[in-house]
Amino acid sequence: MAQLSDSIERFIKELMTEDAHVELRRNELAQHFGCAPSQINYVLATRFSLDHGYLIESRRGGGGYVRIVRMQTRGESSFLEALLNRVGNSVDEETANAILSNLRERGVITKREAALMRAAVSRNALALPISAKDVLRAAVLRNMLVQAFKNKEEKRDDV
Amino acid sequence: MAQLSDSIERFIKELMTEDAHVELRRNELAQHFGCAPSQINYVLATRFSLDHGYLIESRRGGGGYVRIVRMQTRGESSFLEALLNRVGNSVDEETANAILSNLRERGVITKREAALMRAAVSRNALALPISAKDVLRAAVLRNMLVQAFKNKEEKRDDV
DNA sequence: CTATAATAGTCAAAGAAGGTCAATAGAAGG
DNA sequence: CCTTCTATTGACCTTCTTTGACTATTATAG
Repeated sequence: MAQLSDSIERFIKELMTEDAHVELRRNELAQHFGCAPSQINYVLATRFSLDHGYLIESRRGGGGYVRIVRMQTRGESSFLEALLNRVGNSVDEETANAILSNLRERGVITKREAALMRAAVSRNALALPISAKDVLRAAVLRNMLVQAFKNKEEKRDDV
Repeated sequence: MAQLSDSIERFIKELMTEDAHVELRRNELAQHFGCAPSQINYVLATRFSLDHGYLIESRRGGGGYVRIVRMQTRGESSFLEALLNRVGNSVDEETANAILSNLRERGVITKREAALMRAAVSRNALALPISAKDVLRAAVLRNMLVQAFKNKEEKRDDV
């Protein structure tokens, strides 16, 4: 079975193609997938985090719900700024990847570009003592982010 | 006994005659050949390395897999090899940039991609003692080169 | 108000892969 | 034979997923 989590992720994204937010019952969804309710939380935590560009709101008790909101970016430059801020002086691989998939989903970068950027900041590329890795990753990522946004508009003379 | 490793190698190549990539379960394959799972890693390391024109990707945990990707055609892959060789363990910014413009001219990477890659290996991104910079730059660049060549053909499902 | 039912959240443990590395065993030459 | 290179195995490690027990919050019936 190819990943319950992946199916749930796809299912939710499916629901969000129209609207930028969905509201669901955690238990219902779990039931639908025949899994533990906490599985839903796992999916939300690993695929719909803030870094992935989503916001989770929820409420317990009778009539409770879980709302997933795709965050809106107001203005490219402030989005870039927010990202740079988030990255800061040190960032782990997981967060970096989350940011990249977010940019990819938003169409800021292509799939290929995302793959290149991932390659650049992967554990693998940054062959250094672990603590230094995160610092270096941040520097590299920041540089690439700026670049990605800079070229955003001049797409046409590509190739 | 004609080398377990050889059989496994043939088996995998068999699977790859159609498609340029396969995905398999390490444990399953090991079971099929009645050997230790790590044997699979040995085969991959010795017969499906980059030098042999293959790329390995994998994932652990539930639903894990090992994906083997055949890189470009003979000519191209040896071009990649040559580049990787040229980069080696250490490369200065100028050389890196030269390589990138060359790839750009040949249409291996787009203008945008070149810019991103330049950003990743720039002096600026690699904030470290100068001697270490070149080493790091080489590692990052190598990783990105492999990535760039890997995706060369699958341009169509881009965005 | 208060108790209860209906929700959702947390966290740690178990499960399900794959990775590494060093020790051992075999083959191929010299 | 002896050495050296290649294969094989197994013990131990890391990563990702799934579940379950326990906790927290909220609405509603008494």
